[in-house]
Order: sequence, then structure tokens, then C-alpha cells
Amino acid sequence: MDTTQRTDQQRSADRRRRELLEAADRVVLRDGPKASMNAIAAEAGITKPILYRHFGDKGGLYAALAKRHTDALLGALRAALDAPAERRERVEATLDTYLAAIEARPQVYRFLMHPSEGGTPSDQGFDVGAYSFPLLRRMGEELADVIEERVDLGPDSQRLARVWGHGIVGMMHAAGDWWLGERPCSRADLVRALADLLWGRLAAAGDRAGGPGF
Amino acid sequence: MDTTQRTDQQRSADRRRRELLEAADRVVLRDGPKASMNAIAAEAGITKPILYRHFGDKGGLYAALAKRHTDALLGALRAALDAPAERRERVEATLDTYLAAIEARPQVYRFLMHPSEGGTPSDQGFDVGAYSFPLLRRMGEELADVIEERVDLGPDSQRLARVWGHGIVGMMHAAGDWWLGERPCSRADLVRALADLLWGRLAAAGDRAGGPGF
DNA sequence: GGCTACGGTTACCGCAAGTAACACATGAGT
DNA sequence: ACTCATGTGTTACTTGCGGTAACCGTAGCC
Repeated sequence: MDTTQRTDQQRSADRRRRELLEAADRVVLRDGPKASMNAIAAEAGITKPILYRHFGDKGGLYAALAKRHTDALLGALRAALDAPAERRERVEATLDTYLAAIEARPQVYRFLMHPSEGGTPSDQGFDVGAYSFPLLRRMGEELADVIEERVDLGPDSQRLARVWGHGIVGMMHAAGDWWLGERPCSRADLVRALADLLWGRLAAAGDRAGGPGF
Repeated sequence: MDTTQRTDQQRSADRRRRELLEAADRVVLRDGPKASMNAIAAEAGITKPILYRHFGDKGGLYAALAKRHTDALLGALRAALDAPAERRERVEATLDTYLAAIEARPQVYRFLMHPSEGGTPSDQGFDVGAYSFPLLRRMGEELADVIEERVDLGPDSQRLARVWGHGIVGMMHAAGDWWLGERPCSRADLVRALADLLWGRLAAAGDRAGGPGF
């Protein structure tokens, strides 16, 4: 029970863990979300049981992997959110940061968000339902915190901020997902369109000819 | 190759198919998304290969099942969208319809949206990545059509409408998902909060004390 | 040298998707 | 009445994954 020794062990374990995560990252990048535990273990140069010793089960590995990326992304988003500029600019910067991230590493993004869209119809892939949504939830909560902290919403501000946080994140996510798949326009266009939406342009727009509008 | 006979066969097949889908629905409702093909077959009073003869693979069954629910939901949404009222009221009605649907049948909803959050961490459940997002996509496209058809957005209206359609659907989805999990407020409150967001209240709100706002 | 502790492996279990090959009915053609 | 094609169903299997138990080797400590 020597403290230093324990620290040494811990360090070693942490290093190993990081190595394993890097390997997992690599294989996920290569094979997509259908990466199997065997494949990851092989990439790391070891065998399955070690993975399980480190991460418990596949969910644990996934959670660790997701946490890495989520933390990085959240850091970037927070930076964009905290930049010194007007609110609209910040919103656009945040949207752009998110979209740039998913654009830069679509494989990672798809891994985090979409469970196994790859080759085989039979899945066996990661279960994202239990983990990708926590990712969205975390983003939503973070954004809610920022909104509540910064924007004056009168009474009910707490509830309102949380609804908006999750709603805006969902908007960003869905639009980004669609955009990433179809690439119907430039990133800047998408950012503008979304910011316009948030800025109430839907409410402000006039009806089209032919009856009361949407 | 007699036509009437062929129709008879087709009808029989269709009836069978519908029965199987009902059975699948029941078992999914009961067992959650981790329903196995065996369980579904058993519920239908038959065995696996028949399911495969009808639906090809699990994805096919899932897609058929999802289509049923999606069609129903889309019908309801379209009705809300097409009701004779002001735009804001329509938006609120649509949001409320969606939320009421997921509130009324959370099991179905979770099945459609979340892959296997049930019991075992090891999944084997349905692969939603490849099917739930098509659901969101469909809703997004439908909404985009309605927006473009009804709202005057000037040039670029097509692109803008599609972005907004997917964005709004994503907002609704994420907020609904979070709300369904935490139930932090009444449905009406949520609807109002989201509609307020879409109506530009974020842009209109003042900064909070302590520096430039979000 | 012997002994514990830890990193590692092989070999296995359970389970679900998906399939091949076989069985039984039923109606048409001769 | 016999056969034979066709659709409906079954049993029994393969494959491939997640997850685990039980077994090795080697480093350090007494």
C-alpha cells in the first residue's frame, strides 16, 4: 500500500488506458462504428480480456472514447461561446465550430452519433442509444448553463434556458447530420440559415400566396 | 400468371405481413427495443425463417415497423400543420401533437429513436442508426416542404426551408427526448418555450448583468 | 530459491442474426 | 387417382459477436 508505488501503478494503468483508447480511435476511424472488440484489441497489439479489464464492457470503452471526443468538442464550443463578440456572432461561431468539427472528422462523428451504419446489416456494433444521447444531453446542459448565465429571460429563466439548450443543440445536431449527408450548401450558408432561424426569421417572414402560411 | 390468382396471393401475403407487424409491435411494446427475432416470431405464433422470408432481414422488419409509426405520426403532424389558424398556433399545435404522441407511447418512441437502452449492456438490439435517422429525415423533409410551400422566404427559399425543416425537427426531437426523460415541466410549457425560441425570443432577450450576453 | 502480483493468452460459453435443407399441404394437369 | 409444382412451415445448423474463466510467464520482494 505504498503511496508512491500505488501512484506508479496508477500511472502505468492510465498510460495503458490512453494507449488503448488511441488504438480504439484508430480502428474506429478506419472500420467505422462496426469495429469489434477483437479488432480493437488486435490494433492495440493485445487481446480482448485486457480491454475488458480496463473498460468493463463495450459500453465502458465506448463511454471513455465518447468522453474524449465530447470533452474536446465541448471545450471548443465553450471557447466559441465565450469569445468577446455580439450574441449573434457568438451563436454563429458556435454553430460553425460544431459543424467544422463534424465536417473535419465525419468518421468520428458518425461513430459517436450513428450506431453502425456500415456494411453488414446485422449490427453487433456499438450501442449508441445509451451513449450518443448522453453526448447530446451534455451539450444541451452546457448550453443551457451558458444561456441561463448570460441571457436575461425573466422568471422561469432556468426552465426556459434548459429547454432552449437542448432544443438548440438538437437543431444543430439534426441540421448538421443532414448537411453532412447531403452537402446541399456551404458551411457558412448553413450557419447563416440556422442563425436566421434562431433570430426569429420564421416568425417574421410573410405568407406565401395561396392562403394563411405555415 | 393469372392476374386474379396473383392478387389473391399478394393479398394473403399482405395480410400475413400485417399480422406479423402487429405481433412485432406487441413484443416491441412489451420487451422494449431488445426484442429478438425469435421472440417476435414466437409472438406471431411462427418461427424465424418466415420473418426473414417476409422482411429480408432485421433491418427490413425494423424499417417496415418504423414506417407504420412514422406514417401515422406524419399524418397527425400534417393535420396540425394544415389546420386553419395563425402560424404561431399551427407551430404550437404541431409541436404539441408530436410531444403528445411520444408522451402517449414512450415505448414505441424509444424503440423508434433509441436503440436498445434496455437491460443488458450488450446490445443485439435493433440498429436504429440506420433507421431512426431516416425517420427524422422524413419529418425534416416534410416540414421543409410545408415551409417552402407556405412561407415566403425570398430567394434561396428552397435551401432555407430544408435547413429549417431539419433544424426544427431536430430541435423538437432533442427537446422532446430530454423532456420525456426528465419531465421538468408540463407539455404546454415546453411547447410555449420552444415556440418562443422559434419566435426569436433568444435574439430579443436582453443581456444579463455581468458582461455581454450569450 | 520460492512466492505473490500483475500483464497476458487461450479456449470457451451464451446468444442472436441469418440460412440451408427438409416436411407438409393443396390445387392443377394428365 | 397419381403426380408434381408451389407456397408455408419447421428443425437444425453456421457464423460471429460480447463476455468470461482458467491458465501462463515474468518481475520484484522476502
